[in-house]
Amino acid sequence: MKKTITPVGDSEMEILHIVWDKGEATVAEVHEHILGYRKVAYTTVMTIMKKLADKGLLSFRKDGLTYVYRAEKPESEVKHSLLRQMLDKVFKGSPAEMVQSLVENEALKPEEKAEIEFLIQKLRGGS
Amino acid sequence: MKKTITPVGDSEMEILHIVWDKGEATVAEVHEHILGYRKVAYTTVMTIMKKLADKGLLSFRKDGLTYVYRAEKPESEVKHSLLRQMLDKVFKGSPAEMVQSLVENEALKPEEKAEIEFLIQKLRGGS
DNA sequence: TGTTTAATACTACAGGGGTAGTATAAGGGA
DNA sequence: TCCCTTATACTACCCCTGTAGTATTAAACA
Repeated sequence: MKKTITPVGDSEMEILHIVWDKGEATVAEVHEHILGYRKVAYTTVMTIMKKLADKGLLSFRKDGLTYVYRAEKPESEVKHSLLRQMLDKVFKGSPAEMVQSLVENEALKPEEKAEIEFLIQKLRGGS
Repeated sequence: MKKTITPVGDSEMEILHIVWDKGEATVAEVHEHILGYRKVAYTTVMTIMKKLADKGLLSFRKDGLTYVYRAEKPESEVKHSLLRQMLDKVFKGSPAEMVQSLVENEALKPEEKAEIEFLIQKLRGGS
């Protein structure tokens, strides 16, 4: 199986977030960043970043010896692709059911509620 | 790694949906159902259902030779757990960002819009 | 120019999910 | 009773992700 366009593991996602935030990043920078909150080997980070490049999610340029990575696909596109897969797999493609699961089970902060409400109002206007 | 409570693969999810819908189901029933739209071996279905039972997502009783499976955890709980993981992993725990990705990229049907809007209004009232 | 250092390349392995073949056990019927 | 059918048990294998050790290359410095 595994026909999904972009199956992204947890550690891969973690690294994607870091590269998205930094714009560009070397393995050393990503490694250092992750060491801030958990232990991981330098080569582990390197392996994952290479795999992400193989998948087309990261690209790189050489700066002397060092590979400098950057995101190859827009953050929003990757995130939505994953959301979409989740929507199909878990909620059989029903966005309403997903939102329902969200609002009924998450303890949303007032500002989050406000933001979501705003998004929905915009949606209504655009329909 | 893999500390997540409920990592559920695609085929596992597929089978969970079938069992949720049927209430109770034997391997044969699930197998037959899946054969309706794709080819899969009987023993494959059996293996997956056994693993789901090992994980505590399904339970079973014996009826003669046959194992009759049923869901051990509420559907809503499993679904929300997966939504939650996705929210954390992809959207760094921001529900608003997730909803934004949803409404900006999905072509929502009018009735879905209406349903979501209703959910949000209820949410506002309850805050 | 020889040695240290920084970076990548290569290789390996465990665990999980998906898939399925073969072995075995238990009813049921002739 | 013996064989056929049905259901499970056991085993195996591939691929992917996560993790990391070892080998190699190249730059930089003394």
